[in-house]
Amino acid sequence: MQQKRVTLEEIAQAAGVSRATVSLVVRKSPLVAGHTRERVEQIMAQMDYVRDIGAARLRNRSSQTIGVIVPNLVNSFFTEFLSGVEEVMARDDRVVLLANSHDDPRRQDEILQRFRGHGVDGVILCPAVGTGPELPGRIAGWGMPLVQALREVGPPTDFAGADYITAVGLAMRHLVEQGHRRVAFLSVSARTSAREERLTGYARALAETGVEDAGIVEADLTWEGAAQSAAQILALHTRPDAVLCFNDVLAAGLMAGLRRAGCEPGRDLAVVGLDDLPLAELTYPPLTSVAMDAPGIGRKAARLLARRLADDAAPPERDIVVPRLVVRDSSPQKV
Amino acid sequence: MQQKRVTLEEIAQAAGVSRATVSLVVRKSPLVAGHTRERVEQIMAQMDYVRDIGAARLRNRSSQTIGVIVPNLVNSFFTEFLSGVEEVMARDDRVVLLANSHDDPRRQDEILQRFRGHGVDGVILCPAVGTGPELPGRIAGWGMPLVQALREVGPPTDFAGADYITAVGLAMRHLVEQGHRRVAFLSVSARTSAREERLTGYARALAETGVEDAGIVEADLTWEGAAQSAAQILALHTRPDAVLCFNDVLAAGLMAGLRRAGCEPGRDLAVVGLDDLPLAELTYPPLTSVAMDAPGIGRKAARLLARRLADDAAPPERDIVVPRLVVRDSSPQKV
DNA sequence: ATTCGCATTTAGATCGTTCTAAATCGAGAA
DNA sequence: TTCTCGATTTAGAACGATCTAAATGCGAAT
Repeated sequence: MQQKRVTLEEIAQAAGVSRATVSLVVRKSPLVAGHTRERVEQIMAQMDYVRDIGAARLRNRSSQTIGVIVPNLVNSFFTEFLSGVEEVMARDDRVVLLANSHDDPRRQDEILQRFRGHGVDGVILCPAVGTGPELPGRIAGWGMPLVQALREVGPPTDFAGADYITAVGLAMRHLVEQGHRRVAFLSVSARTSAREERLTGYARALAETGVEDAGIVEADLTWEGAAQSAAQILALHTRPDAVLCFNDVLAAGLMAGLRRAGCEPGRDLAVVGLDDLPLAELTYPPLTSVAMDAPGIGRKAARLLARRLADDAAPPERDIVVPRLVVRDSSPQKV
Repeated sequence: MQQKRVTLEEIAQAAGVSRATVSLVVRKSPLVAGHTRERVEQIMAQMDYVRDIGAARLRNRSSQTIGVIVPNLVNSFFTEFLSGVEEVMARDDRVVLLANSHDDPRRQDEILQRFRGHGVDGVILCPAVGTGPELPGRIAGWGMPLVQALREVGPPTDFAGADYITAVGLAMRHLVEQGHRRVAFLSVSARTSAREERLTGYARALAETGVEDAGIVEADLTWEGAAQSAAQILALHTRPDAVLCFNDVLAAGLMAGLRRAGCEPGRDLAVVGLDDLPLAELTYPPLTSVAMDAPGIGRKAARLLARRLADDAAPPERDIVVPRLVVRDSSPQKV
């Protein structure tokens, strides 16, 4: 902003009223008389007045700005989540400060300080791997409303996420229906609540269905990591007839790795992903997955934060999307 | 921010100096004496002082905030671009306001007004489809530094993008080397500079290589759109032996559509994408594509804006990444 | 002792808004 | 005519920083 702004004062001058009155018009207060309002609004339009929200915040402590911290912008699950957040915030005329923690708690701290300096009204945080359980408390101590999303640390706060326990259950029951009896789980090494939840779901689903656990293999959360793990999967003591994957990226990588190893995914080994990212339709064979509605989670997180801003005394709330199985070709009926 | 802030005044009080001195310390001015600086810094740390950047901006007109407007958050090209921008901005201690225009010029206008209200230092804009050529001028009129990215409208401004003309040429020469002689182009319906550029590249490459133009087919910029266009491609008057696609998403969709229609991509018809998104490795067959380094473009855009903020009189600059061919299996040697 | 120059510190105005408390205006009641 | 009351409008002090211009302290030069 090099150009100098049109200010309330100038509008007031032009309209022959006081600054305070113009301010009331801007804020759509019912106090101003109809004719005054009209005249002032007209002049504001003419002079291209833009309210300075920063200056406003200085007085009324509301910046109409919220911060979002994600651990990565490559995995499309997070970007879809982000798009849901942005959508709701834009609708409420709020603005989104975006930052990427790269799953590093130190960077995450820096970002939080930066956000604090910018006076955000609140934060939606997907905690970085290794975030200590005291962080939500610290944030609360700053008087900064917080919603956790997708991952969770510390004592209960507002939280929007997905029910991966149910999701894994859906996937497992589907595999059973398709005739599979020995299932492996392709997990990740990074310790997050998201990982724990899926492993819990896996254990529970094994118990409920009586399926044989062929083993748990860990991979880096990348395409190559998963491709490389194909060999380990194939070398498991009890050779699985299906693999359930931490998410679609790993599933897609695994399928590529399997094919490289001479094992045709779908035909020789069923593969199921989680999240149902757009890429699930583009793999070959198209990937059976469990849809988590990432944008929906983003929208929920945004609404939770909006609610919290309206009422800071409300008890913490959890908003969880229900997963939906999407059957494609990577998990055909066993012959 | 419910809690009341620790202010300069309070720090000054505690340190027994004036507000002005503390301000100098905060801004790392060389004017303050070493011992004063130390004492003040220590007290700031103790009292958990956080500088209010909004208040600062009111005086010094620099918010350390920049806006980024992308037309969509689903296509990972844009999110990778975004991640590049965020990375550089975070390094410079700036904060990124993110908004999604959904390729709608009206929303784009609203966003710009919102950004204006928030006093952003500048904007990185990927113009929505249908953006009028006068927009950059209007933005300049507000005194808002602008960098266009990926797409471009109006008279020259700072611009960071990719050289799709060269990219298409690379792809075409590769196809020729692989023995293909009749090539079709799968384009999109939305009119953007990105589209024009690729079509220009296509025409130029045809002329340079003497390849036969099998025709141009338009599709929606979605996976399904491309899949549906497979039929049209196969029905072209001169049946192509290779298809060059607007981007990887279309290429992946096309491959799925071809397979549905009984035509094996790679074997029966070569397919080449543009952008080299991560998904190019996950399709089957893995997709030959031309890497555009989206995060790199984002970083360039961020640096252009930083430069512009430092010197608003500098002449407009263009920063273009050079494309790199990535050969995979979707474009094998013709037998 | 006085003056000068340099390094350091500071008072006070200012940025553009909102808030508080009080002023002003008309019209109907007394 | 004067008073009261609700409806409007307003002056002036915030908010938390930065800027300008001037003040202060101190050792060296005169």
